[in-house]
Amino acid sequence: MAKDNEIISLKNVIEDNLPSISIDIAIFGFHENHLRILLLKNKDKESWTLPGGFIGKEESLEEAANRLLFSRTGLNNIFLQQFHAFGDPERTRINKRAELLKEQYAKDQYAQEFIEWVLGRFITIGFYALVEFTEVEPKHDIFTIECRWHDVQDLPLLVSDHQSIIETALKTLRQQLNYQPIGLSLLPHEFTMPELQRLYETLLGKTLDRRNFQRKMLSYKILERLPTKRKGGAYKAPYLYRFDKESYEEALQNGLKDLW
Amino acid sequence: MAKDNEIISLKNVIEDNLPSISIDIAIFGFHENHLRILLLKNKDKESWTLPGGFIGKEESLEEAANRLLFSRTGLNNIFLQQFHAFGDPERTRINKRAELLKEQYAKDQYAQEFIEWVLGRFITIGFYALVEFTEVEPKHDIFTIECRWHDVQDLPLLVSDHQSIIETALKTLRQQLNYQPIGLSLLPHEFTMPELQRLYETLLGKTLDRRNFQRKMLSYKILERLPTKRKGGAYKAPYLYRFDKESYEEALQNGLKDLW
DNA sequence: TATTATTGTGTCAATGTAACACATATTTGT
DNA sequence: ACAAATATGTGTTACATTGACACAATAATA
Repeated sequence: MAKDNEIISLKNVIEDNLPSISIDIAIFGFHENHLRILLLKNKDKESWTLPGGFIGKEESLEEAANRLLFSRTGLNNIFLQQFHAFGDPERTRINKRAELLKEQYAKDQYAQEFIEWVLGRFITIGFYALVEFTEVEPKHDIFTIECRWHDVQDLPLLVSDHQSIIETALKTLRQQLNYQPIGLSLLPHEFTMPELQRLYETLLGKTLDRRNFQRKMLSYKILERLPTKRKGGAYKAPYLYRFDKESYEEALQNGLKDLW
Repeated sequence: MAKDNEIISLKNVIEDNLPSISIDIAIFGFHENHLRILLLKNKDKESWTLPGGFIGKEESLEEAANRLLFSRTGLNNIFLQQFHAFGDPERTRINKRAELLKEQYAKDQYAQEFIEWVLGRFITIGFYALVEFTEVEPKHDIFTIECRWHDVQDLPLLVSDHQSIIETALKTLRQQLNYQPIGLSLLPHEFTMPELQRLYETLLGKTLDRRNFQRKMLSYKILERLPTKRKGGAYKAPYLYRFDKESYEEALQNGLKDLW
């Protein structure tokens, strides 16, 4: 690995970014009826980290978040929203973050300045993003060795307070189900009614009546039924639908009343 | 005024607080059927500022926000919640904030260091607080000359991006009406049904049917009707109610379904 | 070709909502 | 002191929405 280049990068990190503030992003995808989140594997090969980074000195929060989202997924123009600022003074001192970093750069004396900088107190702005699972090409960053999806029901060991950030993100996601285009962002362009229902059931953590669900979804007039059906699945072929993006966003202005 | 002490304070501000991050608080009260917000008058005697400040190096965001809220209102244990981080690089460079500060401290050469520090880029975490109007004793800080209530419908000239912070706070307040104890926090301990209705009408910006409003509010079982009535008002004396705090918070767990 | 699992559509009772009427209490005006 | 005025307390009704369920249609499966 190009260690020299990395150290140059580390020096730039300090010079180019705001101190004391970072961004972490909970990137959610939906696949095989499971809600997944994109995580980075640390160099200790044990613990994992949320995608994140720092804010350029002339960059807005949203610009920084979009840049970081792109560099992990290769995607642009994605649903991305900040949901909470995490500012406990102890937050970066827990779950062996310091030990991890020191070990990681033990051999590089030139990295000491960076270590000191990054081990100081940071307040992080939590964002959450909703992506179409199949479109993501996970890419890790220079601090990590792997980037892959994890079932939110079965999270690995996470550094710092990232576990708690994910929990807050999930809570926000559920709360905003009726106020943000969550179905539109997480599902592929075309999908079946049962697939949409599974998404809602997964997010809400409960089963819904198939017929009442369909009646309500259709009543919002945000779905367009296509003439095609999805064959090759299990038994009777379901119709395909897609969101009418305009009607969807319009309907969300007032919120979809009471989708369970 | 004790200018010497002030400069010592200014030096401490830099030493004691995190750089690049601040807190601003939209403190709302409800009085005479109007939603009000507490603002500070700048030394230019023209522009106004949101209550706010910086975060101590070992202080959490919530601790800092509570400390700042207390120092403007004299109140503790108040509903206080962060709602958004404002991070546009230009946000503190607009509405003559720099000119204002430089003018303000033009005569104090010792304040130059502080000016430089505070004119750098800041990301601010926006909080909103809900207080019982009559309990507040507004107190200004060392940067300002007055602290008083303003009708949110009739805001004065605000520095920086504070106008936009207030607008976002109001939007959040309306969205959270069914999910946070907003009535409980803004109204006095005992109140009448019409008073509660006015609060909702003001926040929602529309009139509600008196009889349907009462039926719905009572259906939540979060109100306790007192045997006393409020005499001396206009015509027939209305009953007094108070919130059953326990039931209220419990009901908010799932949200009050659809209060208009 | 019959079976089976899944989807499409419909029904009905129970519940919740919007719109409205009338009686009652207290202040107001004379 | 008394009638008028005005706001509050309570109730009714038509209508819309919801939850629970039944049955027919379709395509894979055996």
